[in-house]
Amino acid sequence: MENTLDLLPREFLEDAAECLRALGHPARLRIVDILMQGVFPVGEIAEMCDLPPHQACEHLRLLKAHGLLNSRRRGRSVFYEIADPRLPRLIDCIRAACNSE
Amino acid sequence: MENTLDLLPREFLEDAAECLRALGHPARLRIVDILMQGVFPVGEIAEMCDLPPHQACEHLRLLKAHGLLNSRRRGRSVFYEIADPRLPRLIDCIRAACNSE
DNA sequence: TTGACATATCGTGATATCACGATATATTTA
DNA sequence: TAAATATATCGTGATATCACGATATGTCAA
Repeated sequence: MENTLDLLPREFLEDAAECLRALGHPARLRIVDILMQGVFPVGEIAEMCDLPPHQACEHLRLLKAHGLLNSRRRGRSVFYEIADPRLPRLIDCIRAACNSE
Repeated sequence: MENTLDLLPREFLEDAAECLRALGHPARLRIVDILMQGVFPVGEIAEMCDLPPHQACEHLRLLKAHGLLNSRRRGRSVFYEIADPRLPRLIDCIRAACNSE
């Protein structure tokens, strides 16, 4: 049985899987959902996620460590924003799945 | 600061996160990639994933347990297929990300 | 410089995931 | 029925993730 399938390259699958795992947490999906709609400081993100600030912080750090977010400090606040160009497409896809439920 | 954002419902985020986590493994992404292109028995899937059959089996079971796949036996073989309608859209999105790299 | 505020890190125990070898089940063929 | 084939499950140690409280860092205002 020959293999005529058009398969994604292995290395790419590893990247993609890592990205999906980083997003595989409700709080982190919420964060990305929020940052799709603007740039916000940790405190506001934490509030919108209904999380203590230090937990929002950890999720933000993880997403940033995976290259999905960037941050910049302004005064005492640190603002986070979407960094990975794959995210908008992915979140749109997820929103579409939500709307078709 | 009022919250005028259009956020996805919490319960949906939990579903989506669970789905993403199930997909957050290179072998499981490979499996879904394969099943997007046909219906195959465990043995062939294992070969294409370069995994021992019993490991492919476990990944298939996990995906099925999350409702992402279905299976049906025919003779000694068990054929798996895509069950969740969100998968094609998601995989297309991932393929698009790959092609734009 | 002190205190307050905003964010970040650390240490921890609890739980989940992982890969692997061993074993079990189901189905067909001899 | 016995053996072979194809899948599935179990037990395990190793590693990762999680939530939480405690503590640390960076910045501004008094």
